[in-house]
Amino acid sequence: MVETAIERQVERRLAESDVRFTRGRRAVIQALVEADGPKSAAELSVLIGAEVPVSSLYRTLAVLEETGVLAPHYSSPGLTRFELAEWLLGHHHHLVCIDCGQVEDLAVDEPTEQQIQALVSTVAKSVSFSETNHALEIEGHCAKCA
Amino acid sequence: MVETAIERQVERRLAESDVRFTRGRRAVIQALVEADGPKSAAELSVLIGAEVPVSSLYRTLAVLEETGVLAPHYSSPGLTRFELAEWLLGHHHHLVCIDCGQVEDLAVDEPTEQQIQALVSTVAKSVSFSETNHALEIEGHCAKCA
DNA sequence: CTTATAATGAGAATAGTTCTTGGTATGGAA
DNA sequence: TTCCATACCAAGAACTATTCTCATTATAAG
Repeated sequence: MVETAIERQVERRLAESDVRFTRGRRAVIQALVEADGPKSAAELSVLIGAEVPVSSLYRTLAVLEETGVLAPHYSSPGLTRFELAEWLLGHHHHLVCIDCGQVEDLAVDEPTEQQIQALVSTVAKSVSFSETNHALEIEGHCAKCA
Repeated sequence: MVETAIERQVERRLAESDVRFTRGRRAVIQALVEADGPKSAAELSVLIGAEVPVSSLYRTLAVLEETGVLAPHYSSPGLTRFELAEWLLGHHHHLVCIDCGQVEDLAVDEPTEQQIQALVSTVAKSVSFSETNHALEIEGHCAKCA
């Protein structure tokens, strides 16, 4: 089992918080490294298998969120999806399928991202909102549902 | 009680679907007309008062969503907020407070919106995603939590 | 004013998630 | 190694937002 660069970064971050990088936590990180977008507990449970019981899976997700390793994403009713935090995955946006609800990561090239950031900053300043980040969701039909 | 232009539009839309514009439904629309952003069932319940019981409120929200009058919005775990659909309220974006979770509408001027739309179209096309809409959420601290 | 249909209200039921409890594993000190 | 303190884990109960059920009430059309 080769350890990815992301896993090494997670390991270091967890160590800083005196949190152990156990089997269950490793399994979640690996599943998310391989995924192409945010995944819910149920989706991760399928990807990982019965090796991590549901109650532990939720606790693992909570721990990884608290330590800043995972970021929550909300786009479907009553269901939280998680993805690797931006310091691990890089700033990106999302394609949301309005048919099946799946969310896919979207990497935006640097010049375009700078234009987006500039627009966002201008708009936020115009209403005196102290902006810390932005999220752009493009809605439409994914390849499967098209 | 003065009837707003939005209420008249809702009335017409509901009539087309053979759905009645009853007191409870009217109360929800009025609350959302006065609100400055998407509201959850619990938040609406506070705004409207006990005159609309919880079970009816949820059903009302479902009916208004099905008829295309309301649009759901997800930004907090396990909780759906609703706002007037874009054909009633116009296209807009959101300011999301990362402290209290409240969401506020953000009207963007036409030239800026066109720039955003152009960027989104370009990006979507570059990954062959059939885009139907986009949503920009600016995250930060609201006036209360700043 | 009757009648068919739609809507309502109260509470039971459900789904996703969180908490509790009792037991297990791990890393460091002796 | 052995012990201890501190995570960590598994199973199921509990919780919260939401949906469903069903008996009752309101509404519009004839």
